[in-house]
Amino acid sequence: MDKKKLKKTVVFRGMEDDELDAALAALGAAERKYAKDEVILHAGSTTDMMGLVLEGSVRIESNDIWGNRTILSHIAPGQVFAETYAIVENAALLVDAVANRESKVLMLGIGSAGILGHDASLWRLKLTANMLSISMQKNLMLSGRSFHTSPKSIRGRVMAYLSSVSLQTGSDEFDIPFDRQQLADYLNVERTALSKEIGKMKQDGMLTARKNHFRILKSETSL
Amino acid sequence: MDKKKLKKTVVFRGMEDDELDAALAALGAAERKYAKDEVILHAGSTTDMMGLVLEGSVRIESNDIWGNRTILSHIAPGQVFAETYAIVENAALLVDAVANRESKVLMLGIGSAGILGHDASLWRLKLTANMLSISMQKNLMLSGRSFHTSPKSIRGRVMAYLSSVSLQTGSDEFDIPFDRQQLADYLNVERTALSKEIGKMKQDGMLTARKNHFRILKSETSL
DNA sequence: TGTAAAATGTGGTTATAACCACATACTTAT
DNA sequence: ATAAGTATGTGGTTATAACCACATTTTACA
Repeated sequence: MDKKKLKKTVVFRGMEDDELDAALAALGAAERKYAKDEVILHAGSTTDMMGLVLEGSVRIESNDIWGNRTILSHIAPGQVFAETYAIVENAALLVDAVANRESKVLMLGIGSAGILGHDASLWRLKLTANMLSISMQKNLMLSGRSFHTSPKSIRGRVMAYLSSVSLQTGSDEFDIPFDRQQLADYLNVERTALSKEIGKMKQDGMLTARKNHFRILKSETSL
Repeated sequence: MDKKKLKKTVVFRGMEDDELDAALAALGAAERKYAKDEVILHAGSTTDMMGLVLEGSVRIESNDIWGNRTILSHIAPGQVFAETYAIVENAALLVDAVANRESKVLMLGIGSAGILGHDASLWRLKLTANMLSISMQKNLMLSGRSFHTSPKSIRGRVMAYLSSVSLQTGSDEFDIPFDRQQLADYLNVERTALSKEIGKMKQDGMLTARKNHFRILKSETSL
């Protein structure tokens, strides 16, 4: 295991060599190899270990009861998966973690007695804080997306999304980090329908848009 | 401040009296009163403090640029809000936190130098671990909901949801914790449309359902 | 046990978004 | 500058879900 690289990951960030050693030992770190398409963690099972991808790539996928497969995300080297399931007790995985190609994964036992409890060593605090950072970052993205996709109409979603960007930038004129197709995917709508709706919103005097540059027009009547 | 009660909250759970004192001091804990409908945290701003509701109730709401208001959740005594924004740096609030009625809130400075960094005291470890637990719990709910509402068709959402429940219970026959209206709200669809679709799924031989009791029927052809 | 109230289901209509087939604009490389 | 490729917009059609108005079933309780 390459300590230099490990110390750069979000999980072990900020640790000294000796702390890293202590952490790896306490977590029962085990490097494992998986063949392409080998299942690392099975949906329906529980785990007290999370995975840190060292080489290759891991995909998170769902296979519903009737056999439909959905790929939810790809985990790149340096990133972790299943961390939530490892820490929250009795939470059955809703997804499979599968090696996308031949991959090396570091399995870390952070569940139950892993992180929590016991002594107040510095590595433990750093590790917990790092995990907290990962979790909250994810949280922010998830709640944002949930908020932006909960309106039923395309217009509602566009408004929710643009409002958020406007708040973040503190301005009524801004660039968004998506092209039309990406925005459509993010908002979970069809691209051409999105284009149409944005067109209508322009006509209705709500905004101007050109490519990924938007300007919000607050109608005087809304005061 | 009632220490007995504080020690029962998710935030301070597991702490001894002296640890609680140290934590409260280090976090600059400040009890504040808010009148009904007073805004505690403004959308668009940033905060390094989270709120712990002591008395009353806090609602999280969104007001988009065009003036539409959406109430997203209610925070009860013993629960926290804005914790994500407090910890993730430079994250502008996308929502307002508003006192739902006259309320007492304990503001806790957990941002930046608050939790992370510094010494490895036991209270710090416990607090961080508690926050991690809160965050991951939320995470699990958010990602579940996101997964269940991402299919565009009602049938797709029902399948995604029932698959998850089936995995969690490890059985193809189970009760769900929702009535029809609640399930419709959760899946973000209209109730009668949901009833219709469940009816069709019965006809198509995918499942049987009676009230909140479901049984999944895997068709032989899917093998 | 009868009645009111709540929950669930169903038919019909309408609004909306997906879908398809292109037209137009914008970008890039030669 | 032109051609090819990519991104974006638009019209028309169809599928789907929201919506409305009730019918039916289940539950609560007087």
